[in-house]
Amino acid sequence: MPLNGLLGEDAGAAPQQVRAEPIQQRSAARLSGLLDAAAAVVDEVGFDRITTAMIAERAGASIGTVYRYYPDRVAVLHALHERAVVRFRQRVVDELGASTLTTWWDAVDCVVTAFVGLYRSEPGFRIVNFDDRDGAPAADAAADVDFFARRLADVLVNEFNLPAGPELIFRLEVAVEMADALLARAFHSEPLGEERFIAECRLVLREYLDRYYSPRALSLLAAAS
Amino acid sequence: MPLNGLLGEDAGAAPQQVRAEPIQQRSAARLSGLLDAAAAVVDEVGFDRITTAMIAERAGASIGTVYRYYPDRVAVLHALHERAVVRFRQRVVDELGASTLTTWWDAVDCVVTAFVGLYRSEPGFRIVNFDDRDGAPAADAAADVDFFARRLADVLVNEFNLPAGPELIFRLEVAVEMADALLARAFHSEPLGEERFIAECRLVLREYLDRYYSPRALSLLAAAS
DNA sequence: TGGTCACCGAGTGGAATTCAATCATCGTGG
DNA sequence: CCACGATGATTGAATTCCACTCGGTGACCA
Repeated sequence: MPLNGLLGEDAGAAPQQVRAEPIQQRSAARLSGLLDAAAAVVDEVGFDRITTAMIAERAGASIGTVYRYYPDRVAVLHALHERAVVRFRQRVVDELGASTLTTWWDAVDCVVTAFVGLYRSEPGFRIVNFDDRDGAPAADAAADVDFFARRLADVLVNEFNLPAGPELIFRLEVAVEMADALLARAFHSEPLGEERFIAECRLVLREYLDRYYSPRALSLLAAAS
Repeated sequence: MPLNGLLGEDAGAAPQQVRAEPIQQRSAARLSGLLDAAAAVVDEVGFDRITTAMIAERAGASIGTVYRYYPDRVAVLHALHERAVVRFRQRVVDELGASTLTTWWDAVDCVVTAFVGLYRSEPGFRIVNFDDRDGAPAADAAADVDFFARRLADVLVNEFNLPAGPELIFRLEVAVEMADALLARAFHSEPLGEERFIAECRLVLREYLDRYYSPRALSLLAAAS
């Protein structure tokens, strides 16, 4: 049941930064086409060199069409980021469903595998590292991490009986920040990712969480209470 | 001797991205004044909303003056980044000198303290997270991390007899990436930094490195060879 | 006083964004 | 089944904003 709780309460709802809901059929294709184009451009020039003209041309649309759907350039990046996050959560759910999970560690491992897989296969996935440092409190990288940590905590509590509570959420936040950093580094220059950083990421996560949630630590905790 | 090796071989040399060496006296003040202004603006609007006009106005100069010293907008950011890195290294050296170091852990702790201290006191210090995602292979965040990891490795090898080698450097790179991420998160919204993330950062670093370099691990390593 | 050094800020060009005109699609009445 | 108006969708020239240039002017020095 909570396995796909990761998808979030608003999964499927249109992102709020789009200007106009598509009414007609073709618009939906336009919208995702624009994002596909943006993703391709992101892979080519990086997400700060991107121009609205590049996106429009790549999508076979005109400048005006971009602005019909998005209020400005960074809104497109936000939307692309959001789509990447949604696809990541979906992939985690798929991965979790496809694996036989015996301990919480298997679940954490799946998360890493999903992330790495998307880095390799999803065009423009590096957009997940996009953080708009302006006043907007929404669409904040920390909020994404926080949300994901809470959902993952639910899964680990319900499936593997980890003790629920703010400590678990906090530790998962820490774990996610570390994994983000190490995997970003792994893919910094190598398109397929430097394996040493990926492996070290898994190791670090396991060691960090094992400190509190290994069978031994848990039984000690149980004995103490 | 290697304690201030952290400063780097080119410490003191003018950054190469400055257009004209200041000849007259007042120019030096202008140059650092421009960077101070840029730092202030970075704190106000973040380093992607910054405009050359803002920098010039804040520094009491004109647009042209900015371009007299820096070839373009990102060069200013690079220079500010560079200054922050240099000050960080200087602070680490100061901190190392002022503390009584009994184990390598004390040195690592000093590094964290220096970083946190600068985040709190140095205007615009968040520029350390600035990464120019374009073709320029120099001025690369990963290169900074790599360079710093090597220097820190030298210190730990010479002062605390840690075993030299690529493993040490790699592990320090990993440690630096993790610390960067956790401290950036600590200061993401709180100007003074969320203490829980700072404390957890120290803990994580210690646990991670202890796995290989605790006295026990080292003696096991020595016995095996 | 002539020769640099510094500085200024209007001007240029390119990219972001707007908007009035045009095209496409849909629902509806004939 | 076919006009045909209403509304959605698209266009791209015009506008605005901002990085960056450059010729002119004052400041320092010898």
